[in-house]
Amino acid sequence: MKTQPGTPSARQRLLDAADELFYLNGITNTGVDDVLARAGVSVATLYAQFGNKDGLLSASLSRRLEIWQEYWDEAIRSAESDQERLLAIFDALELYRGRRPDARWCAFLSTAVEIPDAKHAVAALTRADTTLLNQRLLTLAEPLAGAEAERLAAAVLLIYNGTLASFLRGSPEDPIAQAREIAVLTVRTFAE
Amino acid sequence: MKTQPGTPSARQRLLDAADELFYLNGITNTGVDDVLARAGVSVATLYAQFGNKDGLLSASLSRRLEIWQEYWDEAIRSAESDQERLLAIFDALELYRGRRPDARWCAFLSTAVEIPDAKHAVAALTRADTTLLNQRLLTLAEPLAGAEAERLAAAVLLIYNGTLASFLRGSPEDPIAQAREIAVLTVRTFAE
DNA sequence: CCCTTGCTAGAACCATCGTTATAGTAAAAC
DNA sequence: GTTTTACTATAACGATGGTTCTAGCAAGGG
Repeated sequence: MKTQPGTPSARQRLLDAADELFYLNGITNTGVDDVLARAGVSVATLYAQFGNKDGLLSASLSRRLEIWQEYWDEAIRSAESDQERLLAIFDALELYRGRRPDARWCAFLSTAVEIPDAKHAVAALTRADTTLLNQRLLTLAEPLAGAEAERLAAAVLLIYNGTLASFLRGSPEDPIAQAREIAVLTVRTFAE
Repeated sequence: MKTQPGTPSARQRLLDAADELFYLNGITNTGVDDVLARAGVSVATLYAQFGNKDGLLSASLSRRLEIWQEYWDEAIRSAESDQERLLAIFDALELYRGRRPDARWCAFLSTAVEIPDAKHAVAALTRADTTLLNQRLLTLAEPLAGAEAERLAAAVLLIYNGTLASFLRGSPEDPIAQAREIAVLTVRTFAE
């Protein structure tokens, strides 16, 4: 086994490379060879680890999902009021942007465009992203909106989606700050 | 010239087919052959009319841009107050959805994902969509928000993008109605 | 020492896809 | 009646891309 302490395993490097290329240049747009070149890994290893390109994509999205959950939870923990906790998803975005300023955003949105087939294995993961986020929002909205928590959560989710889409379109403004402003307004009308 | 009164020209049929396939299944996902089959047109005609696949895509997006401008203007004309005029883009969405319920939405958002290269001829069109929309919003926001018109217009644009992204993700709720609610709240705080 | 594990290198295969080329048809224009 | 115009049908070319195959190396475990 090549356990050189400095370099991560081939599997890790493949996932990292896929992460950067798939959601920067598009999934169908980046060839398997591109991923291999960036990861510095041979073809055989990729197919041994992931079966095929779809397998790599699935694994990459699964990892993204976990990473985002960590970002969310971290942001929620740092917040100090009910309202701040509900709006923590925007802090999570900010956090992520700070660490990866080159990101073109959101992997799951891109995937939804490129893999329209609902039966595709990957489609379930893009839905899972929305579902998991929605669950968190629902819990956090309850102390603020009570019986109307569902509506409030849905509204925040829409604003969140707007942020992602604005990034994707290359909005010149700062969508996160804008979204936060709008979200605050929305929350207030529910809280009253 | 084959000017059979019933059937539209081959060029029209190609544009229609491209419209339906590109933004339903993805651009790179739909082959030239798929477009040809759907349009009932031969290969030579496509290349005579549009040069290549990119040409067809460009023409298709240009037409979309014009069509959406008409939808916007129609909705704006039907509105009867300053606020209603600003929110008319959501009526335009509703109008469009009524006529094309199968749409997976938004051509320009999809294109932004699939053609990340900013120098690509098509990238200018996706930016044009945002620009044109923003200009309209800015004009309509002024009687409501005065000096803060720019911020209000940006906010409405973000909510609009959120609607499109929610559709793309297959939101179970009705994003248009939600977006309208949120937009009303936002407008009110500016109008006060 | 051998065997397994985790990899690499490089070539080859096959399908798909954008594009071009050849040849031909039906109807409008003149 | 000849020439354009607006097409069609079919085949082929060239490149790319996902996938598979063969062969081999280096290191740790038993």
